[in-house]
Amino acid sequence: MRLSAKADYACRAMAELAASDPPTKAERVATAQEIPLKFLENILLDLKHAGLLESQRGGDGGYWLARDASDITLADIIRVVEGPLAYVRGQRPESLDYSGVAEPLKDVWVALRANVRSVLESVTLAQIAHNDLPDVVQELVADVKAWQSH
Amino acid sequence: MRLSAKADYACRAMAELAASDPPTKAERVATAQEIPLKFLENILLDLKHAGLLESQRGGDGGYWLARDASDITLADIIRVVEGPLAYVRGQRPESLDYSGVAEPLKDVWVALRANVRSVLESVTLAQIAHNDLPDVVQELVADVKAWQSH
DNA sequence: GCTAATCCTATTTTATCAATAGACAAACCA
DNA sequence: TGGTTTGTCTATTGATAAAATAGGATTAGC
Repeated sequence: MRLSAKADYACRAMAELAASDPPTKAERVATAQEIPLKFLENILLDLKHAGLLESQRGGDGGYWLARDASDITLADIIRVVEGPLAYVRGQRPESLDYSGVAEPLKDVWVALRANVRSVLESVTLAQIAHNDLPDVVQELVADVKAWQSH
Repeated sequence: MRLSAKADYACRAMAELAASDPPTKAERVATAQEIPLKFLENILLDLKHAGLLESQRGGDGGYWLARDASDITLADIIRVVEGPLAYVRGQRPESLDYSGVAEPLKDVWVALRANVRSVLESVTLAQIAHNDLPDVVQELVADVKAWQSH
């Protein structure tokens, strides 16, 4: 399973906006997060069209969150730039047509997406900006670290 | 997050092999699961090189699982054809280098992968062949269906 | 009217995915 | 021994999407 650079950039850019005084210029975000400026502009525009950002032009212009940082999740962001949170062979799990023995696989993909969702929909920009991730995430990370130390 | 057609094909092909008497011909798998034959051959070869399959040539040849179906998980299969189970911007979550505000994002990606793992490593080919998915998966699917009926 | 920023559309570049082609090698059988 | 069937291997094509870039249009403020 792969998450695109665009989705990663979008989340980082939004985190940056959540943590700085509005309005914030695209160039500042690009520098801080090492994202190609013109690529970032496209992404910010998508996010604006989706209603997650507002903006102003001119010398004192920039971008800012359209809603409170605690009301924007990573899932919201990724859906804007990547579409559905999880898709298999370019389709949503439900619309896959499996025959015979492979049929139960469909349920696995559905479960997989549900699990992806449970993480991405639980993390808000406010939590990232304050480095205060939800318990679900912290526990998962703790488990991974415990494993690595073996 | 996207799962490739190749990974989907590989899982379906392995399920087919788990459910039929060895040896099974590639063409039979291709027909049963509607996978392009030559593409499937490449995939089966990868799985063989990874030690998940064995094979025999000639008129009575075909493929069969190298281990018991209860000892092969979907994670095993997907790692062969796609590499790491979850990667962001073409890299593993750990090797990403985040600066400043975006730092907690790294933990989110790590947690995300852990969650993906917990599904894919828990499902074996035997469970798919017998349509007897583990509780973790069944519960997730049940939750999704409950939601949809609202 | 000048400057600095966002806005918008198009294009390019690059990489990856998906699929195909064709020759080769071994197992089996008559 | 020769022919058929099947897997093995490497290379290439074609399509698609991802990633990045280009350049002008628009708007806000001074």
